[in-house]
Amino acid sequence: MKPRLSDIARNLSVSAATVSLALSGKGRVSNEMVARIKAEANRLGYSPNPMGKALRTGRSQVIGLVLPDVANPLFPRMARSIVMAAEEHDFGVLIADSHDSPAKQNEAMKRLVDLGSDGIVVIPRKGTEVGPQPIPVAVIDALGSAQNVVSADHAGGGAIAIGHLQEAGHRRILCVGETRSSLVQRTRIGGMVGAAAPDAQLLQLWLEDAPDVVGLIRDGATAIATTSDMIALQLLTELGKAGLNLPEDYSLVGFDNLDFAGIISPALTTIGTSEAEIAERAILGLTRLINSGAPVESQVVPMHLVRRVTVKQLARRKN
Amino acid sequence: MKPRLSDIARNLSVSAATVSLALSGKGRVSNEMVARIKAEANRLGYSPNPMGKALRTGRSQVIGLVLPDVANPLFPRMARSIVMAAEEHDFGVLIADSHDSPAKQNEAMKRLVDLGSDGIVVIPRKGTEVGPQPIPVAVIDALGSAQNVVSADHAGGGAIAIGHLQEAGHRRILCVGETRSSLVQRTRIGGMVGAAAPDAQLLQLWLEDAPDVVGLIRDGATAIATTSDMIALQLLTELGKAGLNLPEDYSLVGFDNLDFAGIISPALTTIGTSEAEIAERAILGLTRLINSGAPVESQVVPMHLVRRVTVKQLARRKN
DNA sequence: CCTCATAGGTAAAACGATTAATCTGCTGTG
DNA sequence: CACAGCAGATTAATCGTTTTACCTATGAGG
Repeated sequence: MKPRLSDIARNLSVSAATVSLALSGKGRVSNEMVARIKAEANRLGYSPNPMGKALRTGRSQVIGLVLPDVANPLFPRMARSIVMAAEEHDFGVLIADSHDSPAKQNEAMKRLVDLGSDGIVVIPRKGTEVGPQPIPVAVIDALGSAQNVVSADHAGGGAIAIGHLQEAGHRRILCVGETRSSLVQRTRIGGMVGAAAPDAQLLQLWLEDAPDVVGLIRDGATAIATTSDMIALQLLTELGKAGLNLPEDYSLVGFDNLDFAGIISPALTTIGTSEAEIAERAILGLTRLINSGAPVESQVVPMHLVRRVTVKQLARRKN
Repeated sequence: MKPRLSDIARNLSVSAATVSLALSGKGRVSNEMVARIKAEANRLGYSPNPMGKALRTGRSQVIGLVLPDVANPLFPRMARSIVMAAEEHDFGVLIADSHDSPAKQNEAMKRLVDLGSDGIVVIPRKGTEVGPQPIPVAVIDALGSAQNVVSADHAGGGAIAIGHLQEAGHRRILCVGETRSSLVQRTRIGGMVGAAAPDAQLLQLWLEDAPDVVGLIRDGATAIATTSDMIALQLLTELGKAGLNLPEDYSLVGFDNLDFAGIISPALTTIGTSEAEIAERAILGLTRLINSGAPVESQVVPMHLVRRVTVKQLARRKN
């Protein structure tokens, strides 16, 4: 059905080797021959059989992607960025699902290996460790792991959020995360706290403790920094029901710049990640690992403020 | 590095053929031999080289997935369901990105073919046609296409939304979609309108026309049915700013049951799809296409009401 | 005792590409 | 003229599996 290398060879009465060499530009083939071969390849719509090639070269040109935390709302954008970056480097992307079970994360990786991946990119689930693998692995956002290749600067992002609020004059700020079990969230909150001005009061809150946010705002807190737009949305709607409105009654900053952040009203100020850059570096690191085996040093990519309208400038007060 | 079939054969002083036959249970191999071979395979941690196998059998056990419309918020759940269903059938999933460009949709498919997929699942972008492909294709939600294998019952979902509102006593209902260019959205709205009670007044609205929803509610419309939770969220926050609250001042139903629907306050009543069932049928259809080549007939899977709190029962009025 | 079926196993040919090693004419040079 | 050197092409091995066709005992039946 599909044309093979040998079809081109036969049509042109040359050997298969010549065709292969000509198409890859590797051996010594005359310019004229190369032209004729390329023309014929084109005419037939030839594209190399990936299995034949993979079998011989030992490379499938496919990498695996494991995103065990399906609740992670960055999933689509991250996946997309990884696919695009992989494509730049001529790799396809196989995706695996670990059924939301941390235990099955390594099982998913095994499946990818058995399917023939040349390497794997993982964004591990909260509190999960990635075991050693028979093929190269690049881990994203595993803040402490040796296999880590690139992370977003979550602490820096937290600092940006708090810095922005403080510049607007806020001093009593609620820092709210969802669960302590997420290292990423803890790191974001850590960055927030570390950026506190000397005269500021930051209060750490976790949704899993069901804190009384409404009460705290009524008691004089003027701003909320969250570790996720999802939390921000939840608070925004809850406080709204309690008659507290944005940005008059309090200021709010989210995290991750999710799809709805710019759509809701008022539009949510948030901290954005450069998924494209993270993906690019992860893939770059992974391809290096695949090709040379040399370990790559882990990198941190900065986050940035997405300034919209949920942060209000407070009237300047005298010291 | 990794053990091969021939390693097992050598260790046991049998031929590679015997090992292959024993592991696949195909030829005539004595029970004892089978046991010994399986034991040795286990001991070595053998798993067959996918390229060798694929080259010989002509099947890579990989299918491609194309989700060109990255804006589609169902992306993560759909992808996940497809991967799980594929896994059931022993297939891996390669994903492709068409850079949000309809023109590149077919280019993405070509890439998947060149990577060696045995078949492709596509959820096409609004208003896009899937061209003929050299390998089997199963299209999801291409309402009119011949290659369509399964669709959600968008019209039925629309009918459910309106039915639910009407049961709660609503008669003046706004049906709001985002853009007319989406066939799915048009179909949902169509289903809504078709389900209108004789004494009901349904008004079709498109966000691309920037309609005055606040005004219409003030003028007496009591409910809004949207074609997406995203639209519902946008309206919810906008009307909230205008002092219109849920569910006292109006009722609202979304579509798709996105992640945030249950998190916001008040929790959004919406129409949910059974992604798992759609995925299962798509994969089933595709595997049949791959194995037998026999065309499969297209199926429709129902949607369902996710009852939360944004729809209020109106006081019963006399006729 | 000869024939023959059968169980259990093996040899060898694919699948489609890559690539090291080799072959074949030339041309230019001493 | 002989030969080194080289460009341009080819031969053949190889990657790991599957599978068809064939081989060889062994035991049964006549």
